[in-house]
Parts: sequence; structure tokens; C-alpha cells
Amino acid sequence: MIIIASVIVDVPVAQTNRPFDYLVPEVYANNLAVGMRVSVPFGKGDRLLQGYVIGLKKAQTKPHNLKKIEHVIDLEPVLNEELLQLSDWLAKKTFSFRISSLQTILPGVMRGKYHKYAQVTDTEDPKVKSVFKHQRMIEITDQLDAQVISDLMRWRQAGKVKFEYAVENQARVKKQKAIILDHSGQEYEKLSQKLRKRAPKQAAVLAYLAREAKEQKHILLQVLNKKFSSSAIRSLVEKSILTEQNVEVKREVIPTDKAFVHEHDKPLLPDQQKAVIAINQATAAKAKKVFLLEGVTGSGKTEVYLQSIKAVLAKGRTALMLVPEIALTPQMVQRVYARFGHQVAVLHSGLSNGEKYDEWRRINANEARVVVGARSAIFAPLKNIGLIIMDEEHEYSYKQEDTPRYHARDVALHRAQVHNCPVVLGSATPSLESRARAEKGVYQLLLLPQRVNQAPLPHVHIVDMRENIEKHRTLDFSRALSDAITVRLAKKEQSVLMLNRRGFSSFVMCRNCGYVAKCPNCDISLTLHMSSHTLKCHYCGHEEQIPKTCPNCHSQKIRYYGTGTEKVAQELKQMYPEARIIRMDVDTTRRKGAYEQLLKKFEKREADILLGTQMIAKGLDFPNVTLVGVINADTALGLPDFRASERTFQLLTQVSGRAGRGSKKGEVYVQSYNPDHYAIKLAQKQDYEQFFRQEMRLRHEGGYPPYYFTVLLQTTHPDESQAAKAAYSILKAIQPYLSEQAIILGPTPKAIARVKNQYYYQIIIKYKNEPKLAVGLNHILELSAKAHDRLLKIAIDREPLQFI
DNA sequence: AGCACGCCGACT
DNA sequence: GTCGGCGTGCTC
Repeated sequence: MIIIASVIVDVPVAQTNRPFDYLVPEVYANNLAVGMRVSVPFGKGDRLLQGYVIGLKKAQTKPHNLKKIEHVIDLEPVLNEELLQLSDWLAKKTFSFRISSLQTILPGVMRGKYHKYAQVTDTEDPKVKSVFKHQRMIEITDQLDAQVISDLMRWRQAGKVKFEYAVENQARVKKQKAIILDHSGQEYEKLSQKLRKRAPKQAAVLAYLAREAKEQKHILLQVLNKKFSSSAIRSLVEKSILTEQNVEVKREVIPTDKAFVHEHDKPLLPDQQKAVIAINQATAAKAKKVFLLEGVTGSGKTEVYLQSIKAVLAKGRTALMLVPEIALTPQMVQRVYARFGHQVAVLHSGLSNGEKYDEWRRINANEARVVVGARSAIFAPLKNIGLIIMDEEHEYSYKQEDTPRYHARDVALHRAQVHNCPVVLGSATPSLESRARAEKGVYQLLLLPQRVNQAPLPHVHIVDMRENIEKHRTLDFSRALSDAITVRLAKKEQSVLMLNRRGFSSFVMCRNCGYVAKCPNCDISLTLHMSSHTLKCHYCGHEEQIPKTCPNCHSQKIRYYGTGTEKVAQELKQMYPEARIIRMDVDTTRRKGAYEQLLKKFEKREADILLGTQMIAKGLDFPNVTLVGVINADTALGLPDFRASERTFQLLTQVSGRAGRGSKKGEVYVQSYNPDHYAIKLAQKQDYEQFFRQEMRLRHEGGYPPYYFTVLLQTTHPDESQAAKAAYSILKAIQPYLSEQAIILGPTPKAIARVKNQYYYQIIIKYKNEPKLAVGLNHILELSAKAHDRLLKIAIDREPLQFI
């Protein structure tokens, strides 16, 4: 019997984005299965590549010119049928390559690592000898001298040197020495009795093992060494009474130093109760329903999630809970762990590759039945999923910014379809897309309008910074905010100050009246281009000079807007020399664990003021914080993005929720140059529903999502004119697939036209119903494959969140 | 991607 | 005359 495997090879380019057929060697005929990784020879040089078997077929006659699979990497498939189909769906949906989608679905260690070696065949040549010295083989790496590499290639053609390739499996199972409990408890007990007189220490070890043998198959040496002297154990091993062996261990992810304290369900408010009942009914009926759980901060959304998960687990199914990376704090994990114990697996970027791999294996082996994780956890290999929860569903971090450009929400909805289970999208400030679907009845809206502890929402003050300039010398701090800080310092209460860094220095604003330059055609803020000293619109390409005086109030206080945490921290130190300040931004949190460490310090009240960027807006819960200050509420509003208001509203609402979590009442100060802007006014009132209606009206007028779908096409080239040229030819290529109703914006250069010496051009397509668009976009992909210019890159982003 | 083939310029 | 530079095409 001849078996042929269809393999997706690890070459992420359009030309190889299809299965390749390989002969399955006789030895593997019985155990090779779909979903396993293999290494295969590929291309003219037969270099070895990792590939994924996506199909197996039988053949009667041996087809000629097929290469053979070199090696099968896995003993068991790493992809089941569902995940294999999911990868196919993902690739199609995001216009990315099969190999990229496969590698996204699996943990990073599954990715093959490649090695290339040069082996001597002619040992006579003195030049060859001088390179190889006494070695028979040397590894060819990037660090190797370019001259040496070219010599080796020449010698290879001359037959003096042979090249060899290897695929390294990076997935490694951690092993530790352990004592194998291969006897029964009684047998150990008997052995213990025998030794009691002559070797009491050894007898004690055996007595202990007699008890353990009832429960476990082995015990780690590490554990045993803590209880008994290593010499006693060693003697037992030497006498062959005990057998020592390396066993597989899984890297511990959830901190188990704290004893596991089981936590029971908390009592529910009527609205929470209603939500749990609705979700439980859907999970019990295996209904493919989507719920939008809209609840103000502190309304107990998490409790609703946990109780819904509990019901799902009781039915023998599994549950997946997505949380934004930034909110996936140890406290958060601990809370889930306290409910479900070791059934919980955690997946987030803070884990090492090995830890991620072990958590993945625990899920795959059905050891973990609840998965808590950030974006990529949506691909967890859970079987029989009963419920998918996505907390803070409006968060932008759910969208991956590079290929495959997927949104975890879309994947969640898709997997729920396959598993016949409901999805719960939770947020205090839902995305307009989701809230609009709830309005249409596509999703079921569940409202939690009350806070669990009945605590009133903090009082939010809006400080008009236009007045501040006249009265106060320090530009970043208003009198009102600095007075408020002084009061907290005196009362030994803590303050959180947020600096909105988004849009740093990228736009122009009048310090006198708050005027921001806008495009006459698009009603979108213009972006400052320092290179050309102009203001540009990134939607239609409009360009104008930077005004010297404000067109609105004629003052000369036109400024480039932007400020940094470092500068603000310095100002704070000058204003309050005695205050202990923690600064939290990308710079101070880059080191692994630094983020947690700084938060811990603040939690222990070792600091008075926490100053940070967006990252402090989410999920922090410190009872001693009674003041939240937003230093610059406006920066996001200045961005040339139709989601600017939505972002600002969400951020302000969230950060306001950080104040007054404990028994003391909280206060919020929002400094703004646009105090009358609806996003700021409505965030002050924490009135999401009104914000939703107003913003929807504006989106409708402007023709933006959720009224329109969007696709972003982006060209990249080191030569600006080539990037532009490619953008125009893409425009031409896509037009035949679009109806008259589709709106095309661009091509325009991106705000930061050059990044890492690459120029970016983009086209945005807004549309409602374009049945041929997908075909057209695939056509674009094919074109990019045929493009002769290898420096040109083309990206397709369906429903982008970032337009800058 | 990365390897080979192939066609041109500048060297022994 | 050849060596080696990079443009072009293909990978079961």
C-alpha cells in the first residue's frame, strides 16, 4: 500500500501557500496521522523543512517524482480536526498563509528551528582544511563570515563539501529525577519493617513511600529530599530497593506557594442572577447564542462569568475565558483558581515558551478544563467547549496587528458555532459594533446597572485647561488637580495619575481655545508631519500648512501637543518633594515581572502616587486609592481616527472606575482642553447608553463602522515612489470587484510614512455589501505573489482597528 | 525563503 | 577565457 501525505511546508510566501504531496515511508505507514508535524526535503537543495500533515491518501501505483517524508516529529497529532479546520478558516478570513495560521494556533515551541551544516568530503584541499580545522562538520549560521560562506558554497559545487540540513523540535518536555513507586504500599511497609533496626532513616523513607504509593506512581526526588536525608535515599537506590528515573514534569504556572483556598460563589444581585440564568439556559440547551453583558465597573461581571463556568463544568464540558493581556494579573488568575483549582490553565505572554507549552499540553490532555488567557488563548486545544467568555470585549488588544490579522472575538464566535455553545461578551463600555448588534437583536443584551457594593460612582470633575494656562505656571497640572493631590498626601491616601500617551506629539492644537486642525473633507483631525512641516489627512490625502495663529480664536498659542511620563514625574517631584512616586510606562515595565513588582509596591502602600500610561487604567483594584487624575484627556481625540471619541470615552470611564474602590469615596479629575466634547462630558456622567446613541449618529453620518465594513490595503517598500506606485496598481486591480456603493479612500501615505526605512501607503475600502470583494482581495494576494519586486510587501487587514 | 540556473562584467 | 555578481523561477 502506498500512502501519500499532503503537507503544508514552512515557507510563508504566496507561491508555496498550498499543500505539497510526499510519500510516506513504510516505517511510518501505520502511525502517521493527519495533524502531525513532519520534516520534509524541499526545493532544489532538498533542505529540510518542518511541515504539517493536513491529509493522507492511498495510491495504487507509486507516483513518480514525489519526495519522501524524512522524519515524523510527533507521536500524536498536535492538531485535531477542529483546529485544522480552524486554521483553514483563519487563513481564508485573514488572507494569510496556511503555514502562518497553523503556527499561530499552536504554541511557539512547535515552530521548527533550522540548522544547516557543511560537511567535509575532500580532506586534501588545504584551504578547506584551514576552515574546518579538525572538525568534520561546521554549522552555517548568520554569524559566520560572509567570505567563508561563499567559499563553502563554491566547494560544495566542486564536490569538496556536502551540505546537511536539520529540523530541530523546540518542544521539550521538562524532566526531573524521581523515585518510581513500582511496589504496592504493603510491600514498602514490609521492606520498612525489615530495615527498622539497622537503618531507621531508610525505614522512615519507606514508611513514607508506603503511604504515597496508594496515591501516586512516582515522587520527585526534589520533594523527597526536603523530608529525608539524601544519603538515606541514595543507599536505598544503591541497594536497588528503590528505582530512580527521569519523569516528565510540567512547569508550574499558577503560583502554588499560596495554599489553595477554595472560594465559594458570592451572592448575586437580581440583575446578576438574571444574567447567570440566561447564560445557563443557553449553555444547557447548547444554543449558539451571543450575549452582550453590559455592566458598569464594579457591577460584578466576573462573578457572573465564574458561576456560568461552574454550571458548564458540572455538565462535563469545558470553558474558555479571554481577558485582555493587561488585565490578566496574578490577582485575576488567583480568583479563577480559587474557584476551580487545578482544572485551570493560564495562557499569557508573561509565560516562558516552556510554560506555555506545558499549559497547552495540560489542556490538550483534558487535564485543564478552564482556560484563562489573553488573545491567542482563543486557540486553546479545548474539546467540547460549553462556554466562551470574552471580558472587556471592546479592548483593542484582542486584534492582532500582524499576520494573521485576526480579532479574537471573531475566532470566538466561530469556535462557538462549531462547538454549539454560547458566547458572553462583557464590558462596561462595549464596542459600537457589538452594542449595535445587541440593538438589532443579533446578540442578547444583559444589563448590570448596579454596583455590587452599592458604592456610588466617584465624582468626576472636569478641569478646563484653557483657563489653567492663564492662571497657573505649570502646564501639566491644574490648580484643582494639584490641590487634590496635596489633600491625599496629607490624608495618607493614594493617587493614581494617568497620562494619555496616545497621539504623542502628533497633532497641533491651540492652547487657548482647544482648536484642533481638521480636514475640510473628512471631519477627521489632521496629523502633523514634521518631515514636511505640514498637516495631512490620512483618509483623503488633503494637505495644508501648519497655521501660525489659531484660525478659531486668532491667538498665537498653537502648539505641537504631547507630553511624556518622565517629564511629568519630574514636575511631580518638584511639586511634592516628599511624595513617593512610582512611574509606570513601557520603559519602566519592560523587564519581565517589573509590572507586577511595581503594582505590588503600590498595593503595599510603599508609594503615594502611581503615575502611568494607559496600562494603569485597567483592572487595578486598590481600596486606598481615592484620587484619579487624568493629565491629558484630549490626546486621543486629536488622532485622525474615527474611533478617537470611542477610545477616549472608554479610557476615561475605565480609569474613573479606579477611584473609590474601598470604603472611602473617590474623586476623579479629568484635565481637558475640550471640556465640552461629548466623549468627555458623557464619560463624566458614566453614561454609556447616551454615548452609544450619539456616536452611532456620527458614525452613520460619516459612513463609518458599524454602518460600514472596512478593509485596509497597505503597501510597503523601501522606495517611496514604488510603495505609492504599488498602491495605485492595487487600487486599479481591486476596482473591478467593487460596486458603485463601495467607498475607496486613498491611496495615501501613512502618518509616519517611513518606519525602519520602509514607506507605507494605504487604501481604505468602506462597504456594506460587496459579494465579489473577497475574490478581489484574493486576486490582490496572487498579484503580490507574482510581483517581481521582492522588496514590495502587501498587507490586507479586514476590519482594522488602527488606521494610523 | 532559499537554492540553482543563467546571463553579463572584470579579472587571471 | 573563467569567476562570481545578481535577476528569475521553482519548490511535491
